[in-house]
Amino acid sequence: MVAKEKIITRFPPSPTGPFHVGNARTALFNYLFTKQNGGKLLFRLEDTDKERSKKEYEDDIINGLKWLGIDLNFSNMVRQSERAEIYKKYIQKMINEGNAYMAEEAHLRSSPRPELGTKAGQVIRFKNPNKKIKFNDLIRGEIEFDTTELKDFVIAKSFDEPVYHLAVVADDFEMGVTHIIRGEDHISNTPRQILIQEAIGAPRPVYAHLPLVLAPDRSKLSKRKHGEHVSLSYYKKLGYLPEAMVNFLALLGWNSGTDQEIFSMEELIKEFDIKKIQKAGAIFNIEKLNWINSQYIKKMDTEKLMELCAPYLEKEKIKKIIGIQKERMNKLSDISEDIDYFFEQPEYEKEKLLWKNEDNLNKTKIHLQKVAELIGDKKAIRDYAEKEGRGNVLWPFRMALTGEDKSPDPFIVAEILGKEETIKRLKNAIKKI
RNA sequence: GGCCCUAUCGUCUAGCGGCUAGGACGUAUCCUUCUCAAGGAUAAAACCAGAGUUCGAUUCUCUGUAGGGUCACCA
Repeated sequence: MVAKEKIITRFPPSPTGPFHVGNARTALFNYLFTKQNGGKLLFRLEDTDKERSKKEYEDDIINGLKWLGIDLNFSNMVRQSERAEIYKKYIQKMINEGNAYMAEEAHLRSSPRPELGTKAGQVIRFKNPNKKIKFNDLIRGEIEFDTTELKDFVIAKSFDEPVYHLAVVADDFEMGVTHIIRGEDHISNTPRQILIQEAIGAPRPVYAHLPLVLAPDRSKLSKRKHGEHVSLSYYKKLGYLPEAMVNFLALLGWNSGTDQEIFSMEELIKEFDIKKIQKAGAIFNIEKLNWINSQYIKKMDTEKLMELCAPYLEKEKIKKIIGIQKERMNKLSDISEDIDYFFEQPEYEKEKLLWKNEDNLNKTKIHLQKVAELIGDKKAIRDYAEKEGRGNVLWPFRMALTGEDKSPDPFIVAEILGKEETIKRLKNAIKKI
């Protein structure tokens, strides 16, 4: 597909929350579409909501985009909060031409604000021509709205405080945006924005509304309902690879029409077809993500994988083990001697569980059962051992955990293994008997 | 509730009037294997409903139903 005129798209997130996976997909689709058409993708921060916009979210979005390999030329990013003059110009123009007017609404004002051009309690409303707006959506075809129900909606809180619709339209116009690819939740905003476009004399861009990314219950993935599962960074933290995430996201609502499931970014840029995008919402299916990710892991160079896995290795556990083993080491390589039981179930004969002069496994069994019950209460176990004979209790306890004649004491080993694993091993020993 | 969007296996989807309705994830079984995972094979699993149009509808039209989105001085 070769465009006669240069295609200009944009990705305008609002830094009012962590980078959302649905938003990441929107960015990806914009990127793929723009790249394959040799166009330009603009990055704009919609931070007109001063209360909710945060620097940390801004960073989260930018880092997420970079992580995915979506390069948006961040040094050229635009902030709406720094463009008040531009919006003011349009507000003025619309008022002058009778397309907007100032209205009194003091009763709706939640908190007093400084004078900003309008008098306190005043707001700027769009003069709705109350007509039908029909637009063509690249994905859905023709959509028609009657704008009457929109009433005279607010376009600015004051001359210096535009509201979303005005800012978006003004920016897209100023920046020469030709294609708007965004989430389906914006469909109902479109007629309002077209009305503003017509009022300021801006050309209408091509629209493409993407189906939503849904939660397993088919509702829109939202921070409120679904917590961290909406955040791209959550998946990054869990160790999903960016290539796999891109691959997965691309397949949510789009497919090549072939049996191919694994796509690199380059392949996606080549194969992507905005017309083949699905109309219905798609559930974010973690099982499929897992599978795709596993495919990338299997293909990855082991050396590289080792590097990536390092942060997930149990540093704390290893540290504890070293702390204990250093008392027994002569040289560094000794660290690897006889510590397998820290990582896996030990193997040993059940007779090993018998303490020196003891010859009754049934008694040992009772001791182990008691210890299993008391796990977590070190003092209680000690008291019990004191009563029954230390060796009678502690030796099988330790053997159950390590399978070794020599090792650190069972309490230390139990602590490193964790309660769950400790109990599991005790039960194993009991079963052996 | 108004307006708008949507509707093929549990999930992601192919299909663009005539197909045994295909693939992938997941699930089950079998093979391989010391175990697990991987891999291989097989299986179960879908056209929301009802009217039209048509020789013929999953496919086109309408209605219903269901789900979703949106109804801010948030974006």
